[in-house]
Amino acid sequence: MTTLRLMPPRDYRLARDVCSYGYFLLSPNRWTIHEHTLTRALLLGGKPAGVAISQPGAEPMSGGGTELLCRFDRALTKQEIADARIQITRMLRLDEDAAHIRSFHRVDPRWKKLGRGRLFRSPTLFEDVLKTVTSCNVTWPGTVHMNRRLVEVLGKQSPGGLKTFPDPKTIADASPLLLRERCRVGYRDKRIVELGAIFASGDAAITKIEDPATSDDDLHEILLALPGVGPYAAANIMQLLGRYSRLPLDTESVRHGRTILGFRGGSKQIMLRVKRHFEPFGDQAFRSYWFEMWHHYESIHGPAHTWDRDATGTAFTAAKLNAAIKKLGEKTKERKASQASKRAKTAKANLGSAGSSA
DNA sequence: GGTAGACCTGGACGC
DNA sequence: GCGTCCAGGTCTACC
Repeated sequence: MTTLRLMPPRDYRLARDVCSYGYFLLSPNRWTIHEHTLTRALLLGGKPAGVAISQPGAEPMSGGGTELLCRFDRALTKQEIADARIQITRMLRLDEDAAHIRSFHRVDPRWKKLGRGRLFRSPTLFEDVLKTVTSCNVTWPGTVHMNRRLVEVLGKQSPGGLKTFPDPKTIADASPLLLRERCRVGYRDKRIVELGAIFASGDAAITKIEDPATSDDDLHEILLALPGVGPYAAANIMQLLGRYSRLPLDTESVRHGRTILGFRGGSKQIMLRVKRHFEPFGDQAFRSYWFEMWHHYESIHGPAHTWDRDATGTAFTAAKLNAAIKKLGEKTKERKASQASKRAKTAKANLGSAGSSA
């Protein structure tokens, strides 16, 4: 058994920074709400290894950033340790240091006190792309179910019994029928197989996606050319790559625009208004937008680090969210709408002074 | 360039 | 328990 110790940025809080984006609730990820531990399997050099990541002594939302303990369910080679380090760093966004987060807080100071800034993602780009595609045109429980089935049917099992997210080649070699019938991905079957083939082939476009030198516009075009990726998915994959200038606008954006920002009109009009509302946040627009929504979810369901994966699957349906929002009442809505307008103006002013360091 | 309709699945709801 | 309706973003055909 190997134990890897990682020193995260000094403001890092595992519970807060893992439970910051919905993917922490998707298989193979499992957050244990009592132990504050993230458990999953990683594919290291083609071989599965289970890992449990914890941060002993850390408070969920405050206190000093302490060492991360990564306990594997088998012994790792030197090369596998190096690979694990890369994947965990990507997943937890350990590469976004305290100065990086501060540059976001200068643009949107609302999240400074909570320290919000990092968004959980997957250990690989491929998993992020597939998770995004399985979140399109489906309600949240459907996304939860598809990811669970993909892992159960096509994942590789670690010595400790944990299964990995399927790798590109496994997906490329799978039949669309198997994906449809056993993983319940529906009409996405062929697109998912095509994505597997593109990633497995080492296509030049994939290299450009992760290249920081690729401009946001070029990246957006490359992503739109991927099967199953439209404007929403492209913008979402961009934020997962640390490009926060675009908003993945969907029905949640419309709900947020209507209920929190107090916008009126048809869905298209509201999406446009939400986009314009966050434009003053510039290349931090997504984080401002996301943490505003996330904060709202937490006001309904409690702190994200207390959400149970299985219960959340059914709690996050449109009907239940709408009911909960209604319950929260008009009062909050009016107060926040007025605050939101003030904030956008402040952000516009702050962006001028912080933009160069962001 | 813009728009309508098909694509699937699972939750919600009525009976 | 069963049938029906609805939510959800992308893709393709058509104007």
